[in-house]
Amino acid sequence: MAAILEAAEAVIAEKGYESATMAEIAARSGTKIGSLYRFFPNKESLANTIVVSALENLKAMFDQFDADAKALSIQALADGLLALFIRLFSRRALRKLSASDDWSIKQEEFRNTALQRTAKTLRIHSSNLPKTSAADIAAVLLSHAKTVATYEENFGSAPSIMVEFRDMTRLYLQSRLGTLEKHPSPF
Amino acid sequence: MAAILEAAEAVIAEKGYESATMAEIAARSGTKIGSLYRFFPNKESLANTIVVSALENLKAMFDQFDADAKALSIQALADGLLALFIRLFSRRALRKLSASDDWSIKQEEFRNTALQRTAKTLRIHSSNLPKTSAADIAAVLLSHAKTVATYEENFGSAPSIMVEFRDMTRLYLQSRLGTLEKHPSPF
Amino acid sequence: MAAILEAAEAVIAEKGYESATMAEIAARSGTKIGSLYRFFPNKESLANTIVVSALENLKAMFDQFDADAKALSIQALADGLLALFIRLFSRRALRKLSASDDWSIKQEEFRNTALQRTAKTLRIHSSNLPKTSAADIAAVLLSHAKTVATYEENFGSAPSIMVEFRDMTRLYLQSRLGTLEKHPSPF
Amino acid sequence: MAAILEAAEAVIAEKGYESATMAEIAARSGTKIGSLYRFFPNKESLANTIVVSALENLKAMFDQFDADAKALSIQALADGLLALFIRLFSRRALRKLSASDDWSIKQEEFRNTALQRTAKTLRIHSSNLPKTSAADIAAVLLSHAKTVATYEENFGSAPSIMVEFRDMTRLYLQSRLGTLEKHPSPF
DNA sequence: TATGAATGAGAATTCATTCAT
DNA sequence: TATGAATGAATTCTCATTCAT
Repeated sequence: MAAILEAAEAVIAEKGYESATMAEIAARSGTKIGSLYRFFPNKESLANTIVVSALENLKAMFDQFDADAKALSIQALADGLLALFIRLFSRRALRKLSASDDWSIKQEEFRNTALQRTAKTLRIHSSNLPKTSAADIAAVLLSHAKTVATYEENFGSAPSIMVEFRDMTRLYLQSRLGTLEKHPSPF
Repeated sequence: MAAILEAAEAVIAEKGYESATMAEIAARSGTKIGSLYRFFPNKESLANTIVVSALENLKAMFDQFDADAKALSIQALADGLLALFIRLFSRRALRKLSASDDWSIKQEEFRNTALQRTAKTLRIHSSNLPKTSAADIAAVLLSHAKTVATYEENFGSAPSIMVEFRDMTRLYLQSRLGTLEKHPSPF
Repeated sequence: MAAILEAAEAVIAEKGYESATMAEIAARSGTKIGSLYRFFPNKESLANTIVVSALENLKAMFDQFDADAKALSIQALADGLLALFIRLFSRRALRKLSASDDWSIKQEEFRNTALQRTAKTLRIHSSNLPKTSAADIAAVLLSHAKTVATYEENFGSAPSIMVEFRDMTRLYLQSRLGTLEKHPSPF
Repeated sequence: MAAILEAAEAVIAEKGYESATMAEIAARSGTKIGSLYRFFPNKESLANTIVVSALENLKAMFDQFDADAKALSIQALADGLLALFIRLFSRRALRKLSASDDWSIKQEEFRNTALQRTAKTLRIHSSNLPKTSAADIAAVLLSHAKTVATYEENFGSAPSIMVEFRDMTRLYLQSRLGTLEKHPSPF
């Protein structure tokens, strides 16, 4: 079953959800098509399982990241978040899936969780960041990071370009978080 | 034939390339399937024609934009380029196509032209920007702008988010172009 | 297309709806499966078309029968109705279909029309038959006639048995219609 | 094993033979599919067992009914036989099976036994009924009763309709048995 | 003896493309 | 030149049955 998921992820990564065929997934995982359907009742459930696994990934990554988020400089925060998302989206199948035409509930959930966790992390770091601002910034960061991850994969990670993306993220976060008073005076 | 292209673009925009059927394109354009194949020998050629038309769009937009680019402030340059790309990518079919799994030569050409024209515009504005830097910045801007255009369409253009994206672009360009001496002293 | 319908009716008659395969219908009609789906978008639509054609059959038969129904003796009425239904249900596919597990709207319509037309014919013959009685008798006759038609086909029409069924129908109708005053006295 | 049969009967009753799956039968009976095949080597054997069990039912019912058949009025005989068959066919799976497209030997046997036992009962009641007549009448009664049982289940037992069916049976039997001399004169 | 994973032959359905008229 | 019927490979999904453990 792990083999099936691996194969599914590989095939979807290569061809995209629509063009990935159950037959190829079965073949590549060493199973026969009948067995594939034993574990996953249909094609969508395969996709969902991948998304759910990525969702767990996401949560684990954020749990770990949040532990130290408070102490980070804004630059380190930007770099860290970007790296986190790049790692998360390095699973190409995940990006293919979220670009697909059929959105499942799981994909919705993934996106919402990613937004919420990012917003939460931002407010862990900058406790006086208004909630609505956090949500907006999170939306921008998520889109941006997905772009970067896609770029890295499609066009090779020319180091100079990755520096550009990293700096762009830093500049943006600096501008959004840099002016907040860290310890608002009680007066 | 214009009707066919219009229909094709509409159907691809709605359903994506893979799910768009020649039958529906024919029906929606008022043509018959036989005639459709008279003009376009296969499905891919339809997609290519759309891309080529977008490519012409792109060139025209840049020609116009470049005319005044020199005089623009960095902010205005950032806003202008972002707006240009958003307009360009507002053709949803184009984004669907460039996210598709089968990349044609035309799509490659579209991307390369977009990169080159952006780089060129940047160097029109900042004549002393090194070519390699221009290429890098162009790559970032192009990816970024596509992201913004996609965001606008998928999640509605919450004005606050669009402001974030705009500012992000401004900040980035400011950082890259702001420190260049506009007219390097001859000494 | 007539060939397809003929083939479909033959295959369904032989194997029943569930066991009839589109492949066999295509093969037996001389078409290829692709063409079959050109005319009938799915299996159910094939079944529906058969039912609709039987429905038209039914209406035409009743139209003709009703023309002379008034003048018939009760016996002749019984014989005539039975013969009508036997002819109608001699299309074995129709019976297989109405015994199937998936009932379509068309089948519902067929049944309702058969009931209504039978009831109407009864009241044409016996004008003072209450509507509710007519409906009940129609329900009985329809079920009974389908049984007879099925019997005839499954077990061969041993003439002696068919006489039994015919007499049974006569006896029943006689009992239900025989005591009605044809021309109720005005007093 | 009783549980399996019960489950099989329930599933076949609901979905019909073709659409009933071994997996669901196993699940609903609390068995595992492997065990199911331990008791019943294939799907058909399940169906056969159901038919055989109904056959035993049938025999038991007739044994009991025959004990008092001699003394019954014709009306009581008609009512009794109809009730017997309705009870027998109230097992919907049995009707589904006998309407199925694949007829097994067991189903043949069931039908033949039903015919023979009905004929025998008729001759118990009316000792001077010729054998061939008894066979014919039995065939009619069996078909008729199955119709009634089916009707009752599919369309609800509107009491008025059931009265019609009962009367129809009475009239028919009366006509067939009523004129026989009960005790043929020895002269 | 009990289990339940594995199998694989079909089933329905879709669609790009061709070509005779 | 225009049409649209014909094609058939490809795709998703099902299920009775087997057999190693």
